[in-house]
Amino acid sequence: MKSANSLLYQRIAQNLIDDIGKGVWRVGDQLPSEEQLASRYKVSRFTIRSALNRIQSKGMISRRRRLGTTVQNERPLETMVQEVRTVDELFQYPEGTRLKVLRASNFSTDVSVANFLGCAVGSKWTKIETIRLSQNRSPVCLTEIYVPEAYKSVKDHIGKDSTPAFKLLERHFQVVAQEINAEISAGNITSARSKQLHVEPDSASLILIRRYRNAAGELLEVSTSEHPASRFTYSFNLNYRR
Amino acid sequence: MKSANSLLYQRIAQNLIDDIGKGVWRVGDQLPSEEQLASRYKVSRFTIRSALNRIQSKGMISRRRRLGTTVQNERPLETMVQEVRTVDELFQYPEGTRLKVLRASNFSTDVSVANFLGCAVGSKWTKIETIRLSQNRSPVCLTEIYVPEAYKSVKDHIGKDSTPAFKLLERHFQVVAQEINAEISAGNITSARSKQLHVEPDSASLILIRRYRNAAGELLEVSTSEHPASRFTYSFNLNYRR
DNA sequence: AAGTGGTCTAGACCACAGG
DNA sequence: CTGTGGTCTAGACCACTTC
Repeated sequence: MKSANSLLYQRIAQNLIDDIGKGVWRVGDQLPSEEQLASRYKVSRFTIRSALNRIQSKGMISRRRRLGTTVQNERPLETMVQEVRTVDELFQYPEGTRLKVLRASNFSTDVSVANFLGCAVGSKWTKIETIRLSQNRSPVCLTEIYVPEAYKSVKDHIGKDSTPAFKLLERHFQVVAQEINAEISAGNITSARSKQLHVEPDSASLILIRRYRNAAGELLEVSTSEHPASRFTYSFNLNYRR
Repeated sequence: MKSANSLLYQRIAQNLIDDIGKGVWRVGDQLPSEEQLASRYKVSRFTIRSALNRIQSKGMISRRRRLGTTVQNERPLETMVQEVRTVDELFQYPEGTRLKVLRASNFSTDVSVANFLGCAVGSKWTKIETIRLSQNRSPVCLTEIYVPEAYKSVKDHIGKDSTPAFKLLERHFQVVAQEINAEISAGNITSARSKQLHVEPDSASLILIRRYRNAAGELLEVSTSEHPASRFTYSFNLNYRR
């Protein structure tokens, strides 16, 4: 193996990456077995596996028993990663703010609501209308929480502490949120809502929609939050993995 | 070791995780060396290392030569991850849209601008004003791109194709963007800008600010984009790693 | 049945960071 | 110098999946 200095498995990994880039193996091709690579490079299978781990972590190969190692991409995937270590970081509401339940109601989804929620038409849901208040009792945002009617009773737990509603679902029902989808858009606050938020009617707002799904992809909760433009900015960081 | 069925290193990892949770080892404590753990569990050091890898991937321990293995957290870090596989996913502008340069100007940062950009007061920057147009030439958003004056000439490359400005910086100057910070807020479109965007003055808008930094944390570019509320929604997914 | 990757053993030497 | 984790060897058996 060429130049010394670096580590064996790193050099072998780079060598294989280069080969894939040069088209020695193309996407869909199968790499030689670990045993064959070991004898080809005159190293142990352990070292080959370390090299393949490295290549796999770059998204270039997949490995399956019996099927072998298959090329997935010609070049390392350039992935940007946002890591959110705590739920608070995702929600970004300062400590001390509280959610207060205003109203709860049941309904059957019609076409437009089903489309908005991303669920089947005619399923039974509960809508929980809430307002988030800061420590000095001034309104931060209006939040509507939609849950399947089976989870209706979460409303009695909301506002007791700062636990997000989907965590309450996990605690009180046997469900686990696996994926969250967020949509951010701008809008204008309706007259009725502007009074609750203490702003001018029709003033600009930032709207966050969050959809929570379990591992099977089933909807657990949808929430919409409307913030007066001046009171909220959503911020996040992304890092390149190179 | 308790119940069979699962794999050796997984059971050992779970055992150690439980011990840490029970307070057998506390945050800051040093775990026994790999050698000691191997003899304690009567397995090879390889198996112990597999178990420790697993625990490390959960953010519970750090490992350093000579210093040993140190407990970092009492419980597995519940991390949410957003992966953006391509730059396009981050920008989310449909294909066919183009950036058109309107104007470029140099300036020295005063206090307020330096604060907004997140750079030193008095440094020299270039502001490139652009508009993004859809295929049918209707305006999508107004984008202002700020770069250190040394990179001023990027303006001649913007709009030639759909490459984002920070990628152009990487191509034409010896810099690499490592981290992107994004801020999303709502606002109102000023009268002058509303004409360019073909909307009513003072109507609601979604504003995206992106800051690009190299590995040393130095600012490479800051861009602000203002979108009429009806024309843009920012959407992303987060997944739990359990 | 056969061949692949996944797990595991029992060693060895090296690189790094304290004392 | 010493002890730690990091790398590496040369084997072995197992689990899975396709034939």
